Amino acid sequence: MSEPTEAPGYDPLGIVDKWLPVWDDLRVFEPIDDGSRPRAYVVDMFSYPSGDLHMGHAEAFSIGDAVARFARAKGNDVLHPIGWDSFGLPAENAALSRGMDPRDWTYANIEVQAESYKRMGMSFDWRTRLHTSDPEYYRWTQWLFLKLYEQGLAYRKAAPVNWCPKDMTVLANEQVIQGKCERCGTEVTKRNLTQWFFKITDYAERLLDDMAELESAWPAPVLTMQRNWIGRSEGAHVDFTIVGRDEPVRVFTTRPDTLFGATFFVVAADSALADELCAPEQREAFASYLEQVRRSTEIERLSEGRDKTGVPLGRVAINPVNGKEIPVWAADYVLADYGTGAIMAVPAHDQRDLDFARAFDLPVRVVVETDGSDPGETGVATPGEGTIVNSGKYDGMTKADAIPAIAADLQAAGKGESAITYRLRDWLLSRQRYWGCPIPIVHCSACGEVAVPEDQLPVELPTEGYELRPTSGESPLSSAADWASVDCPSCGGPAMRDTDTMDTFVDSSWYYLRYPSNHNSEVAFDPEVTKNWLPVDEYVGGVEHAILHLLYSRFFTKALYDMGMLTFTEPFLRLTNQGQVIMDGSAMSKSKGNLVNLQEELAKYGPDAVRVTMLFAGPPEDDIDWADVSPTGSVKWLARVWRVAADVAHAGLGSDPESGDPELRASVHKLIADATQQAESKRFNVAIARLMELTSLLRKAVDGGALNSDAGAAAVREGADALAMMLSVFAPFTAEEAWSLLGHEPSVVFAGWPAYDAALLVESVVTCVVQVQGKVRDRLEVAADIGEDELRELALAAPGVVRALDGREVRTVIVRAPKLVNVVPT
RNA sequence: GGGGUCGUAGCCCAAUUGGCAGAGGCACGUGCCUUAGGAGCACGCCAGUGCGGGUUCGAGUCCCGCCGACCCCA
Repeated sequence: MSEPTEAPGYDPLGIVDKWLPVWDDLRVFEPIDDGSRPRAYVVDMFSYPSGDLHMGHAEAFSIGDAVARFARAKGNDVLHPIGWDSFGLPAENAALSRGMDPRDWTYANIEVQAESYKRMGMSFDWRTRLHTSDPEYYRWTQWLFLKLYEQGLAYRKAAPVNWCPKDMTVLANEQVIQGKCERCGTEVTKRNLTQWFFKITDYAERLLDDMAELESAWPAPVLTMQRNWIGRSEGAHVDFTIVGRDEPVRVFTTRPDTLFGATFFVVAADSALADELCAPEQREAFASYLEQVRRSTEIERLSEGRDKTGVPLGRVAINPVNGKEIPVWAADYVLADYGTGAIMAVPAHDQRDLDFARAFDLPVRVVVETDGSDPGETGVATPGEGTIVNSGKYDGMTKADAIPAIAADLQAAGKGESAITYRLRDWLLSRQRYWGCPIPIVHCSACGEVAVPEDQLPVELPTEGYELRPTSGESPLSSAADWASVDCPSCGGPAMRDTDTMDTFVDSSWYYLRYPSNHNSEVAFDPEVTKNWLPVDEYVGGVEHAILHLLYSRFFTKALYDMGMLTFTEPFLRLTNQGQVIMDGSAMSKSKGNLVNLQEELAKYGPDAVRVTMLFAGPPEDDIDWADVSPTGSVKWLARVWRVAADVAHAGLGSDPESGDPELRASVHKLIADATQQAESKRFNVAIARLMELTSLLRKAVDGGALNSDAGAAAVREGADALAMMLSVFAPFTAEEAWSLLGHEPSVVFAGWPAYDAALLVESVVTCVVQVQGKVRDRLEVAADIGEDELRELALAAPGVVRALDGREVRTVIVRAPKLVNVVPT
């Protein structure tokens, strides 16, 4: 009714072009960094430049930007950086299929993504912009490698590694999913190669223990996943003598209490130990079995249900507790690189051992009496609690008592000790790839491994003379002969560069340290700057990084702390996981294709509506099915906000909020209070619902003529100002436009978050619910500060209560003044 | 197979953490406004919380079992 006739209307795309340059000029998103406000460091997990941004990026960054903008609005000096995880295999694949230089492909995509981020109104400080593939960045990745190397935390060893025959590269265990290559789905095989590792296992205990600090600040599922991944198990090391071998063979068991039940001994078929132990007469059988094992995948080998395979090695081991001779077998259900590659087999109490025993007719000996059943008969192992039997002096003990007792006796006899092991294995970081960070090591025939001196960093990638995919399966860098051959930094003699590059997880495990020191060419991260900004206050990203990226980052942080270069031991104080965007129930991803195109959605609805849709769809961690949500609805709401602001603009400026209509103000302040609380808990969907309510409230007030009175206009203006301020966290362009319509100078970002007056939230009269036996029977309007006794009397006299009681006597009355009374009859 | 998360109107989601099941949105319907409406404004319709037990004065919320979905580890 008060719509201005010549109103141009809400223009969701026009406001993008209108306000972006203004924000640039005002440097709205650069922190002051003078210590005058509490600093907040809000980091989104950076993106891989595989083309333009997609719906998943839009969701993640809408959430991260809301976190950053809310922190800024609440008065923090916020650093919200942006960068690219720009090394990696897809750039090489694109280069191979299109004949482009990986650089050109990568940096072209980065430019496209950067432009998209800008047009979405992300509140980044662009001075932090970094790319892990820049020599200015990876110089420091190499430096970091050398620091870890100096500490003995980076080392080389020959090991059976996962090998992808299609990508012709080794893979980390984490990149093998269900026995297949994470990227191309090819079945992974094993190969023996000399590889670089980071000794993350040294930090297993601390990675586990320090999670106590993250409790309730990180999503609980992430902590659980990390704990399971580290996989601490308590038990004992036990030394088994092998007849005819000088050194005993050490095994780990979580069940030393079942040692008397060990009836055979198993060595991983593909281990060096198996090869060594194999008796001459078994050599032929063993060799053919080994061939078979090498063709199977790890997942097949470990499955419980699978038929067990193996060959006897023709040797015997001595059980250290009772001196019994037990046969030594080679089998594939024991893994060479796990533990010591050998186990004692207790078929009665371990299902896989039992399956093996039954397959090869080996004895089953019960040593823990559980439910009376005989695993040898039933084929079902009994791993549970029980009484120790058939175990000499330990008979009659419980499992819990027997474990330390046996471990102590083993130690006294020099045949073992209590031990803790971890599932976590060292981090294999070598990659036979071109597009990655070169490993700054030179191999000299005279000096061996020589670290490239720091002043010679970065070791830059060759730009020519290399084969992207040498058919030999060697690293592409080895094909760049001119690049690879260097003088030894130590002796000056002829030497070869290490031709592997680093896993891209190395690049991404420390980028949050680099951002605030981005332009510093002297150090990786400036101590003073780092002290000001780190650790990260809020880290936002997908749960798919729950284990690897986060574990590696935590490891780096602890290692750097131990070197005295950081003052904190955990990099991310708080973590928020956002969900995925799906369409009609199926995921949108690199492999399945983007079912909804982000650019089309942005063109149709504008960035603000897309952001609001992402945030309003549900809590951040929930997946969003784009078919279930309504960007149209978001546009409609934003247009409503715009119209309210336009209408209020006509009423002029200058009213004192204090003079506003009390009833309307109370409603406004209640909504601000609730929206504040919701935003603080990152329940942005609920916060936006409150903003919608506020919009409707103002709409009604305006349509009801509130602007015609001073008191009404003051209250409406106060509400409209607050709405624009809060909206800037979720829909920055519309908020800026509304703020401008309301007669304020840009930027609304500087206006902060509206305060609310707690005094206005206090209600003098409240509705009290009166229940009889938990069912609502009446309602009373009572004073908010009513006393319990008075309320009880009122409730008992309430007509609805009298009717419901129907003459029955009252047993108890529960009074929760002033909101509820529950009358319990006899 | 083990561990975890979650099931609330036709749909997406709220619910002061044990206290009136409904805040917001989508869809749908009705009315008003309008040259027109796929715009705007107003009003309305819709569930007793996956199923079965238990604890409690009181359970969507806590406990046990089942069903289903998703995630992690095998």
